[in-house]
Amino acid sequence: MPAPGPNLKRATIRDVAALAGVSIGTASKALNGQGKLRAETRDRVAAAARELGFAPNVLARGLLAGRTFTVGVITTDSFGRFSIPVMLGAEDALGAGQISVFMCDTRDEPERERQYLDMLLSRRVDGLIVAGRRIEPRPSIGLTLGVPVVYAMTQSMDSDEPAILPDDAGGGRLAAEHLLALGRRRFGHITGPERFLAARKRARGFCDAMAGAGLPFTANDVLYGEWSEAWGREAARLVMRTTPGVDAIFCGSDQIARGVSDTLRLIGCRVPEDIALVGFDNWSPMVLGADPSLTSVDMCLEDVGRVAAQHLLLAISKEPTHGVHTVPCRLVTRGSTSPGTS
Amino acid sequence: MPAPGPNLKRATIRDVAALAGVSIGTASKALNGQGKLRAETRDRVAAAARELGFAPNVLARGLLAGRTFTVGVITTDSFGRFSIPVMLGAEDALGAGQISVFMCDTRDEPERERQYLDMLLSRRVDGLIVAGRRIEPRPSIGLTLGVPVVYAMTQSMDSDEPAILPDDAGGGRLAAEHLLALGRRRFGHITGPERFLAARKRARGFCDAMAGAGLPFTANDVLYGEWSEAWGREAARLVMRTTPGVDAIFCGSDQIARGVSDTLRLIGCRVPEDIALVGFDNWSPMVLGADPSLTSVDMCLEDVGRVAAQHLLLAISKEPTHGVHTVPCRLVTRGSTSPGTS
DNA sequence: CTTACGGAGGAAAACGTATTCCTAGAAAGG
DNA sequence: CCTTTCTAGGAATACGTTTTCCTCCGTAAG
Repeated sequence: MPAPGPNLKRATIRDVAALAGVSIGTASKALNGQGKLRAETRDRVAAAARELGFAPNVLARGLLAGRTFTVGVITTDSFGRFSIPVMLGAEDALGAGQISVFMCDTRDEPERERQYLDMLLSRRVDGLIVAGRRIEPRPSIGLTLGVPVVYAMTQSMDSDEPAILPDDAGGGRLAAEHLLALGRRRFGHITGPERFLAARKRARGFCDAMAGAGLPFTANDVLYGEWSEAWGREAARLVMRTTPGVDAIFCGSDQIARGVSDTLRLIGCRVPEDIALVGFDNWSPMVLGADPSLTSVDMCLEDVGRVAAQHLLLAISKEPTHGVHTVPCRLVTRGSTSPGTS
Repeated sequence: MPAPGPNLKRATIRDVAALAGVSIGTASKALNGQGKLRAETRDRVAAAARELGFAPNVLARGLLAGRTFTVGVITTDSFGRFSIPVMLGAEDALGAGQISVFMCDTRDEPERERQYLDMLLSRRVDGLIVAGRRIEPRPSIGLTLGVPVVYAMTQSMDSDEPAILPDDAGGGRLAAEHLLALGRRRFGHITGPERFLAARKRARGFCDAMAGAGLPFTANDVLYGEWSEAWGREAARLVMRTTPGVDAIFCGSDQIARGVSDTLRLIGCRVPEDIALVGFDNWSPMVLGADPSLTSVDMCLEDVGRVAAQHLLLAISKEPTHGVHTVPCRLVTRGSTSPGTS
């Protein structure tokens, strides 16, 4: 592994050229496969580069090319549960194109957002991904930045800027179809606060599927509350009281499902024999820690990030997209709906 | 908010100079408060810059300065529970110095690590933070990179490169002291696999404090197992069987504590009245979701990141540090040891 | 009136790379 | 032998800054 000494400056193309006995321009051409050069010369330059451990200075290259091969990801989620997979997916798709990522966490403070935005612009990022922890529309980060922007797990209220969202309604539908396929017929749906768009969408998808199957579960039967285990514990008792014969409960989050699971065990109700349970998020520590482990809807957030990155790459190459695009969810089956599984 | 049109190139200092009717050099001096200039000229340049929404191109500046005001953070943790706070803290400390962060997730694959390392080096980062998900020593990322490196939440086996670690032993001691102060006298300690250095350190701290208080809890009494809720559930039964009169259990992670809590409730044991419970990690969704909520040791990972950043800044300014530095933990008291709290 | 000095700002170099244009030499054709 | 045509590689420019050095002008001192 060729490497510069600890205190030596890194080799530049000038050093390579000197060692190979050619001019700077020739060295550049040799390394990039451009121009007309003898094969022998190309090899000589390549050898010199290898010997010196030369790697081109991306800054200098960017200065010339007018772009930096860099994008910024701004999240309001404190790198939390939702942003992380999105960023991972985005980084994955961008990294393949040799693009690096500046990650910025605004902690949901507008002042920090402005500050990070300035920083990214003065670093001349080629594009921007704005990620959120809720899918609710947010104020646009700026319509005239001179840089393409894609929203992921959130959307802009001010325009038709491109946004990538998980298909929450589809997720609700998936849960419903799975429970129906198991032969369940009497349902409960416990979820987060009604003001959350995601909660409403999941509920709508669930209700639509029910209606499609000719079952009487309607929007009025949805129990809106909090995104917490405590609410899950409380709501489970409520469901057991108000819905005799209930044999399946769909929860708007894994945490709620954990709470429900707790209560059911305490009151001697078996999962999944008596009641099948489906969560949402497929959040490993939650679903695997539960007993039995939780069947859950996965939003495929990495895909959301990957798709957002693809749209951004398109926009960077002057083929911008517009409006909302959704990414399908998938259902992961575990013990809480299928006795066979762990 | 001054901004360039959507398709306009961003303003350069050349534009600013032209608008202000001065030379490029003068404009630069005016904006940076250098040289001898009339106040009126300074103002004129500042006004022009404001009007054009000028922000200096950090790349160009960096090219000249020989540094990029950029550092790389490489993690093996898939941006997981441990790395995230560390990175947040690091970003915090570095952002104040106008330094931006490239975050890279190796997914624990050596090949990816090499690839990211090459990328960061060709981007000429000023320094590198290597973060891990375990504190175990790992192979050095490279001793002759020509760039300062600091390890956070991990350490290098090949040298005395600086490393910042949480004080796991101190955390174990904190837990012990808290339980002793509550008057508890008969203890259990359930933790992860013995091969984990962190598990052994926490246990050692706990045992030392016990010995200091003259209690007979020794290294032999530690129950090593898995970092899972399932192990917590299992081990709790074991402790109840083998340690009659036990009135306090210290767990090596919050997940284990959740499992213990579950079992205790099922067998009709009250927390904290009969048994006080202390977890480790202070991981919000776990400690707050539990019933009662969990007292837990917080490793202050953001501080670990912050301190790592400070050491890196020192190294960048040619005052490198060496060896392992620890950051103290803190205990957060909640319902599982104190009936008053929720 | 001449010289020295100080203030204000301009000119130019430098950072590392890619690219465009140009030149020198060789080969080929007349 | 002279001219044309390639070919291989060199020279120069540009990218956007910062900084060093230099020049010009006005004023004060001798």
